[in-house]
Amino acid sequence: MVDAITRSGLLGHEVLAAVLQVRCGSLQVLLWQRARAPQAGRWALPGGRLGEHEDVEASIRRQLAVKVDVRQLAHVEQLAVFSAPDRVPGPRVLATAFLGLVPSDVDPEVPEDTAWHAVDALPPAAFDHGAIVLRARDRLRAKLSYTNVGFALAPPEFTVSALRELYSAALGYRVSATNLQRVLARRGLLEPTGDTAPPGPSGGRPAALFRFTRRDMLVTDPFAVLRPPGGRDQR
Amino acid sequence: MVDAITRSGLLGHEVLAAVLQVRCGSLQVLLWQRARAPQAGRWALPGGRLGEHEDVEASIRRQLAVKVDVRQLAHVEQLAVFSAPDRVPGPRVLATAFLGLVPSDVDPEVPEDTAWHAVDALPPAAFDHGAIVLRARDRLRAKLSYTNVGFALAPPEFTVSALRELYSAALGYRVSATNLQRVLARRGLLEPTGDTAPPGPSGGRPAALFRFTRRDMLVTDPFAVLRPPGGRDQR
DNA sequence: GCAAAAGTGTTGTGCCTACACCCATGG
DNA sequence: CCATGGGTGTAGGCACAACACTTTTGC
Repeated sequence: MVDAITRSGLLGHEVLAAVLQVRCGSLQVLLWQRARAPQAGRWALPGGRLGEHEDVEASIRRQLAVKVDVRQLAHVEQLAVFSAPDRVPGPRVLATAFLGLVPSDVDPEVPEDTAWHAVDALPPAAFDHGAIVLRARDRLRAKLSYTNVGFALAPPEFTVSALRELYSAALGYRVSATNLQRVLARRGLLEPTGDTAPPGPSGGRPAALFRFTRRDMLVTDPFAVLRPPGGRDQR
Repeated sequence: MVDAITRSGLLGHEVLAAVLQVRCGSLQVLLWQRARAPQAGRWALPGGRLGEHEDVEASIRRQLAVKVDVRQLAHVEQLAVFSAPDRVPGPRVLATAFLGLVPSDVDPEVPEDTAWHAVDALPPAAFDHGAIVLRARDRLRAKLSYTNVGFALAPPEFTVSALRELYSAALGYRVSATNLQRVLARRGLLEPTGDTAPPGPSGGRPAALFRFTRRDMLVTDPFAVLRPPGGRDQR
């Protein structure tokens, strides 16, 4: 029977997501610990089988909502299909991997076996899930530069220093608040709310609050080079 | 029986490729015309069912070699999974879509029903294949700017003007030979072979021949902005 | 007044485009 | 020697990083 199915060319298909969030000053990913073989004890990405009447993105959104209570995904995007014939033991299963981003102000109520882990200090990962997390991290880092994905890491309103912390954690290096503000302002991505945040206990000037002008993904720096000639408003 | 399979969670999976090449001064894609229903007469991407013991990239390479004689792919990369439940009539089939690039000096012997079409004047496309072609085109255009993918469109040796034609066709706008050469040279992607190409019948200075220093994909302009501080050799 | 934090002004640099100019060949 | 196409020199602009400086608060 298994052979009949294999020969029929039909395959299992699962969807998996590397859900990233900046928590406690570091970029973290949501993983659950496998209780049973295979790979008991190892940490895996949330996800599951693709349902009959949904496409892959709908599926991963549904499963994240149901299984780990993640409903506040500010951004979801496909990473790649992982298809090595032996990527999981037993009957073959392909996986469509996603990057999911959660704003830093929400804290989903995750199940017992589920926890956040810093992407730069991953615990032993199940199957090919470690590679998926790294792909997700690299994709996020790249897109922080040439798109407005930052909105998906940030709360609705924030100070520039708070945003700086988010970018620094995600990129893995110190970002200057001054220049961050200027880059985003130059691109028209930031707008002041008019309010200010109260200063800390040690004083200091109150910080202005900002929000992103758009909360959908947008490529803001389309071509690094080889721009079209006479590049007036063509970008 | 069909229902039993459906409920089992098993799915058909195919691989499809938008094979792009610059031909006659325009960016073209390889398509075959469907003879039979569904969608008879419409043009489809080459590809087919994923085999048992191969991953998706091996599969698309194999199928392109066997079915349309494309063996000279200088670059292959995944685009995305297309998974709308009704993307094809009948039992559900997911598709992993690829971008494939063929250097302009090769001309595969394609079958009778297969032909090259300008990506900017596509004939009626089958299923969701039109969208896949556009994704492939956009991906190529983006990567021409910040990677060295140009090598995959170019023959082993070429003049700067020939390369300019290729970039212009792929990008859809006139690229300056002067600046193209400088950008690629600055990045260390181009090296002179030492030879020159004979001038045309109307004379002119003989053009120096160049080759790409590497023929594997390489990101040459990693972050457009938000560079790490003290950006000496960190890129 | 002083420390702390936010925000602005300014300078310098490197990458890129555009364009002028020089070079090598065929007729 | 002139037309044709290839290659180089140079000037200007823009985006960015870095850092000095000003502003606004708490104590």
